[in-house]
Amino acid sequence: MSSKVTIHEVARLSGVSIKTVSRVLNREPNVKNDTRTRVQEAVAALNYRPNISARSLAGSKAYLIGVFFDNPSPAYVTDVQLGAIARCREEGYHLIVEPLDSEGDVAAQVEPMLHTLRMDGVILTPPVCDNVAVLDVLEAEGVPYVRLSPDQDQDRSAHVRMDDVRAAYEMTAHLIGLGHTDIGFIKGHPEHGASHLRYEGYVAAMKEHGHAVREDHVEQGWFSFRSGFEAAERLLGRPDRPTAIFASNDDMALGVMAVANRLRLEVPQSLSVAGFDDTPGAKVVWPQLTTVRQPIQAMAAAAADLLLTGATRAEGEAPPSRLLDFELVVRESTGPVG
Amino acid sequence: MSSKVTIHEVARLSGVSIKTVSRVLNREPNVKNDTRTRVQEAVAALNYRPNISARSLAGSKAYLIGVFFDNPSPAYVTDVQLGAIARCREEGYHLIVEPLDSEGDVAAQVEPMLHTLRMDGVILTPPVCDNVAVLDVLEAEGVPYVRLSPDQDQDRSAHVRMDDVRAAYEMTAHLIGLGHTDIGFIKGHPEHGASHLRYEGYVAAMKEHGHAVREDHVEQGWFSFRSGFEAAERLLGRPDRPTAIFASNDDMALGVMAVANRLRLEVPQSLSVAGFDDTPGAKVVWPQLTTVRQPIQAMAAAAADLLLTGATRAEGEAPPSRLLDFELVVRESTGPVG
DNA sequence: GCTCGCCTTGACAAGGTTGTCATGCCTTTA
DNA sequence: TAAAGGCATGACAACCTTGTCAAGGCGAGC
Repeated sequence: MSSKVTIHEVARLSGVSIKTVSRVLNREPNVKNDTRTRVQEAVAALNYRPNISARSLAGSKAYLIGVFFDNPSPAYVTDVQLGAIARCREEGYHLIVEPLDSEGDVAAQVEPMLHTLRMDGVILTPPVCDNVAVLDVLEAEGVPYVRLSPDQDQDRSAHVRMDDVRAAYEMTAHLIGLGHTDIGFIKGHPEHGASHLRYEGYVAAMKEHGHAVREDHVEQGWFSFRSGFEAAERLLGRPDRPTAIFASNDDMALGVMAVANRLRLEVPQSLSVAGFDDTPGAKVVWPQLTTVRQPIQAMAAAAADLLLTGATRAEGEAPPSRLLDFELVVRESTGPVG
Repeated sequence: MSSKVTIHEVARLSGVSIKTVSRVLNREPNVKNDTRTRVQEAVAALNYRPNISARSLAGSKAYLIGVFFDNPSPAYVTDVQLGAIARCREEGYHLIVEPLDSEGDVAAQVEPMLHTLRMDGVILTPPVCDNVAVLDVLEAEGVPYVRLSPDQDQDRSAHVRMDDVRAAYEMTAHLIGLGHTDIGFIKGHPEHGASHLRYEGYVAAMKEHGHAVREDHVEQGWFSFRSGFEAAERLLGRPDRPTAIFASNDDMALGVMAVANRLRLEVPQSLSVAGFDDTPGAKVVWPQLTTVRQPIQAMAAAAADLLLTGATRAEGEAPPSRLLDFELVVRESTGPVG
């Protein structure tokens, strides 16, 4: 029970009013330098920390940033949290996590949260970031929000994303550079915007390098291991099979590797395999997976930054956004055409 | 900006004092039934939600539960959050996540958190749950906490855990039931308590079924893919290699599978492989891994429950604890001895 | 030397809820 | 019938900070 030090005791010790202490705490102007120093010393001496409840009750800030997610991968969620926290800590903010049940009425889950706990801002991850009902509620409640990799209606709000098209383009170019011309592609879940963007990048690279996109070398997947497995069975079952397969995410690429393993196709000698996302699983296969790394922590930190600097509130013009660089991670699953 | 409905408006609409509204909200006794109903109707009509900052400032509860973690797997962290949230929501509590940097001075990171944001309780995951400095700070600040799968000094606090010994026993018995007698074992990180417990279960099952524990069939690992890989290379490199390998966690088991794959040993025809934890990776290999599933979400929910019901504060006697059931997940990586 | 205006500071209210204590009514007991 | 006690409710203070507004001090310009 060491706590219970209030602003009054700091004020008494430093010989000023509580208001001046408040000013120092909030880095407000109009405090003489030596007054400021005196207060800071008292704060340190008493190990004083402002009470966040009193602060948010009296002022406008709650010192809380929310992260809403529903169901993307654990690795993604944790990275988002780590990235957001890193930035929030600098300003004394805390992170509140709110998993949403996308089966139910998501908006109805969000509304009470915002009502009770007045958050200063919310970070939305896919797929919640494209749930219009949630966006409506946030706007109705006047809570600023930033979307991570939004798919729909990007101009609606501040957002942070990565250039999926260019990443897929470069991965395809990497395979072409290794001598592959017949490159199979496994699309992702058709309702995820990233699916289309990645496919677009693949097509652009193929065309630009003068290779045809063969329809029978493009399969529909659903971002799951199983869908990748089945797509690979179809792709590799035919006599004129591709020499490389680029799957729209790692889980599906791992499905491809499993099929290759069953068919006794050596990777990468007989088949190159590329994924997307750099999930933990990418390093837990043999050979390790060539893939694209999204800078998820950096993206989340950027989102927190937009929130903390109030960059979301600009009216009239296009909402602020950040575009971050990806990283091509070349491991052992891709090699020269054999 | 739809909010701003306060307790006063509810009081006015239902014709009682704000104190009575407060009583209804907090399920306090001594309110006539029809008064209670009238208030509840007003609450519903106005869509009123108590302001959490004001509540925690005035009262003793903050309606916040913290989850401290440093570095276990993302899948584990997310499951803990989901489990804890599920229970917290029932009581209107929110979850605050605080990743800790275990490289730095962890206690110094924890102290300010508790000071500013007065949490009602904290859930500690391994390995933070065994950091004595953190426990000291929590106790000094008077914040109740529950540890998940603590390793050291279990009597120090409330905790929730799973029976690792029995789980390892049953997995070993499962292999023995398939006809295996030469069962290799890969130990986990020697500083994790679970390592010893799992080994203990393995030894007990072997002895009880009349099989010798051959020292050259037991290897030291570190819970990592690589350490499992290397241990498997040693185990499978010798002429009298075991017919089954039980690794203390999934990552190491995946390392074993990779070696088997390289040596062209069919799993499970020529080698059975068992893991522990049921991480996502267990389903992303071919064949899928037989393993033990920890009921992580249920454990976290139990921890939250201990916190919310105040079961942690009992003085004098042993702190409350819960022991949850594991689940043996038999997939395709284990089979009859060939 | 005086006025004006900026810088610095403080007194006080406000923010929405819970805790304490007092009050009045109704029921039980002697 | 009177006293005692329990139940239902309300008035008001308290929680700790920030926002508003007023006031004092001091230097610059005339």
